[in-house]
Amino acid sequence: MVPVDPDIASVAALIADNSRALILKTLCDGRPSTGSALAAEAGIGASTASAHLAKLVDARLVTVVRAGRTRRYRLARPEVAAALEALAALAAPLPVRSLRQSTRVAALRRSRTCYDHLAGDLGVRLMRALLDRGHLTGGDGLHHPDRAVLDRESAPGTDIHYELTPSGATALTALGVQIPTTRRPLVRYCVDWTERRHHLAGALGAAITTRLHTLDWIRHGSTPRVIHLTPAGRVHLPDCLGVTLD
Amino acid sequence: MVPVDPDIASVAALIADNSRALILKTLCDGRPSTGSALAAEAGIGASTASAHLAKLVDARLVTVVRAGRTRRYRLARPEVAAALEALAALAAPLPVRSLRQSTRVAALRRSRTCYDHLAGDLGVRLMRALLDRGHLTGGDGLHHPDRAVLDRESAPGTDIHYELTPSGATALTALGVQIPTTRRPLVRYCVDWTERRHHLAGALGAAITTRLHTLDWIRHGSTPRVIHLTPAGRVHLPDCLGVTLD
DNA sequence: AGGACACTTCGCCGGGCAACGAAGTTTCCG
DNA sequence: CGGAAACTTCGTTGCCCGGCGAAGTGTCCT
Repeated sequence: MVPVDPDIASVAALIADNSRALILKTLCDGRPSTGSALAAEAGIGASTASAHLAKLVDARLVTVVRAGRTRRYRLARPEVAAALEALAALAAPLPVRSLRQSTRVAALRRSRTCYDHLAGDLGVRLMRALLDRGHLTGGDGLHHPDRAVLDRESAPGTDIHYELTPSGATALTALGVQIPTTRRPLVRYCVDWTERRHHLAGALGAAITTRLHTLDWIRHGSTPRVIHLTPAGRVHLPDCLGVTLD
Repeated sequence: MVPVDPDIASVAALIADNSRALILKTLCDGRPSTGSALAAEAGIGASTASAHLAKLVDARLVTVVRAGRTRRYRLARPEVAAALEALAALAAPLPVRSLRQSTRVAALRRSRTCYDHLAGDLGVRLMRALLDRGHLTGGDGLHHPDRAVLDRESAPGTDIHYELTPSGATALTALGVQIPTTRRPLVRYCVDWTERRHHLAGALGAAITTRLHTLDWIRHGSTPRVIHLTPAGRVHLPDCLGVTLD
């Protein structure tokens, strides 16, 4: 009758609006974005977007920093992305409507960023390559789709476990990847809706992604979250890390 | 502009309604419930509850099995509970309004079930006792509140790790706990909003909870999710497992 | 049978909220 | 110092959806 405990409903209501969901999903990219860009992305007017963003900021899901006459919006904390992923796990896949959409979906399926690391087919291939070369260990062969779904069900706090091996450390260092020493867990996994397999998350996943960007082996696409493999990346990724490509 | 990817917004919309959120939270209990009980719990009429439940079932968040003239509703899959927890992590704590509410909140704070295992103060004490007696190992002392918040942020897929020790296995077996051999992870942890500490989840957490029920050391309260410690439990829990009580 | 019970269906009412456009505010640039 | 760009504020409009009660359907109990 009256709300009790944490007020789940009102948080959910923030995500329940399609425009706000699009905004949040866009921000999952990890990169900050401006109000007008988000408005364009959601296909709504500037004033409407402003109202939405005000609500999101007010609820502490999103933060703003003012940079002159523009403002940069970001996700406030990792939990927000986690909640979005959890909801996505519940959502039934939506039928594709337009061609433009289907190409975009296809691009997302190929490779995209998930908060701050690589996901999609490319992310999964990278993970598999690291396992195959012995750069990563553990997981009990859980890279397979069926099991991936299983342990997705047991999240959060699952005891499935990957670790970076010495060979992996040297290989990545040779590539110029800064092995992080932060408090943030080094190796995590993440299961996504397109591939239903693990890909590399955590501090290491983010570090590798950053490095691939500076090497210009991958590049952000025109639409948010989409990642393109550059010709250089197409050459060097199989060479240096053993990633298989089509 | 148009929905893309999984339709997060519509799933969120299902949770965005306060009555439905109450229903889902009640079902988080783990026990099935009837339509009228859920209606009463949410403080709405039977017809309204019926409409809500129809939507939840239609969206595959909840399942029904007909048992004669009554129907038993359950959460359809663990992901639903996970999504609710993820949203709760985002929700700001709500100010308590009525006295009735505050007593119920206090009861929840003391001890409750979280999906299928013990949470609240009792759940945390149990976890601590298991650690203190060496029945559980690992976690790097992460049972402390500050760190618990930290790794909650890094969920899901965190690499924090607890394990059942041989001494724990014998002690629990002696108590009559069936050590599970299912695929489900044996030991998981779970951080909750009241205590901000770990408590024991996973197959083992569920098994222990079941056993305590059959021993009649704990009992379901009148309101959903609330657990009461029986006099027998108050005597034997400190004795057998080293749980400290006030 | 018949009556109580559990739940669903239907129609109606009312509130909340997203969307827009126009006008105001702040900041940057030439 | 203007004028443009980036957001915000405000007032309006229209729709969606939760709530109820009354009537309908199926099931169990005696």
